Amino acid sequence: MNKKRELLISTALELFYENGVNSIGINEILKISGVAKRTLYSHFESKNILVLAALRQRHETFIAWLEEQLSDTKSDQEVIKQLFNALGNWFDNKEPRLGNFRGCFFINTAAEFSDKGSDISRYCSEHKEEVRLLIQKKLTSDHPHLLDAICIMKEGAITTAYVTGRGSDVTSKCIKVLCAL
Amino acid sequence: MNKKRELLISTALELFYENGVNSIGINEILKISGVAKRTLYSHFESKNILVLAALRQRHETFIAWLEEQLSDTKSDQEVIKQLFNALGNWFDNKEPRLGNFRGCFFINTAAEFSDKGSDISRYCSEHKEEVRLLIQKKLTSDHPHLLDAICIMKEGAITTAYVTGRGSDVTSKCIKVLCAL
DNA sequence: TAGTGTGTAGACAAATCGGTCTACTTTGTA
DNA sequence: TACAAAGTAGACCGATTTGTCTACACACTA
Repeated sequence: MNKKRELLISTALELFYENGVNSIGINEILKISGVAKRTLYSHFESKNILVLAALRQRHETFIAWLEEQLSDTKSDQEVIKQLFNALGNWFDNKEPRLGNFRGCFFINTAAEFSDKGSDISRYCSEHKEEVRLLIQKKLTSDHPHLLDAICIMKEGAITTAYVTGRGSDVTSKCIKVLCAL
Repeated sequence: MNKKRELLISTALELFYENGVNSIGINEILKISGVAKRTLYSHFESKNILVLAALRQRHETFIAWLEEQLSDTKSDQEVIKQLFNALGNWFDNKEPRLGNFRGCFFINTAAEFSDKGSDISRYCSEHKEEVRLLIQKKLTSDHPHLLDAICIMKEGAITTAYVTGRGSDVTSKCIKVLCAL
């Protein structure tokens, strides 16, 4: 049930992530998904609500993917290695579930919405917090700054890989630095 | 001379950085700067050319600011401390030359322009490369990954500070981690 | 004095934006 | 079979987008 609704969300997510939210109009989502405009507005009361739904879908996909990547870690060093190797695969488009790499959808979207109090900006922030909690759950040592260091380098790796286009060796450097702590 | 041209660039930069490039129309820049549309198009042949000019001005301001922050460093540890303390001041809006903190203008703009071959995307990438070269120039040790670690954590600190809004203690953690290398 | 920049104000064009609405069709179920 | 829900196509709305164009004013210089 609600097949049209899901089709709209997945089409919107794909186009938003690929091109940026403000560069994609409602009409293009409708044309590509083949859904009628009336149907869209019966499911989502505005474009921003659809953006939120796309963010939610991306969040669930990303969390599930990350949890899987970190499922069998037996030490903090393994967490670091598997996390950044997984990110490296993402940067190199070897993770089809995450789509063609174009940076972090939440960072990109937050950059387009300047009002920090908006639902969209707040959701982007919450996503980062949940990813942090997931990584924290996997860590065992009580190293005071390890979690922060991992999260900061993760954000740095994603943006560096996207903006400079040279993501292949960024993650291996993160692993070396973090494992030296 | 060319006072109008400079006024247009600084107004555009301010509005673009504050709101995102795609959220600001030409007409708003004209209204706020008080310049006529004809004048704008006699100086810039399109909006994208104006965006490029704004990126260039931001680049020069940022490089000059950063060079000043790192002017009297006597060791790599001092480079790390002064760099991230300066970033922390920026995040806390204590650096008026850089304007109200809303993340990195180049990351934000790259997020809005999906075509990686465009002049705008390439300029954003080049800016990051030049900042990297500036930091490299200040470092003296031959630590194999120090430069990379600093640059990755710098990007991570900027995006973390912007997206999560909690930038105050991010930089101090960067300093601790990097000085432990 | 006459001519040439460079500026202004703002109408205008063509496209697109998000969003509403009418009129009709399909589909699932009681 | 009959009815209600949910879908379709697409015209339409007002606002906004980038960019062009006309008509005119001012200032500097030959």
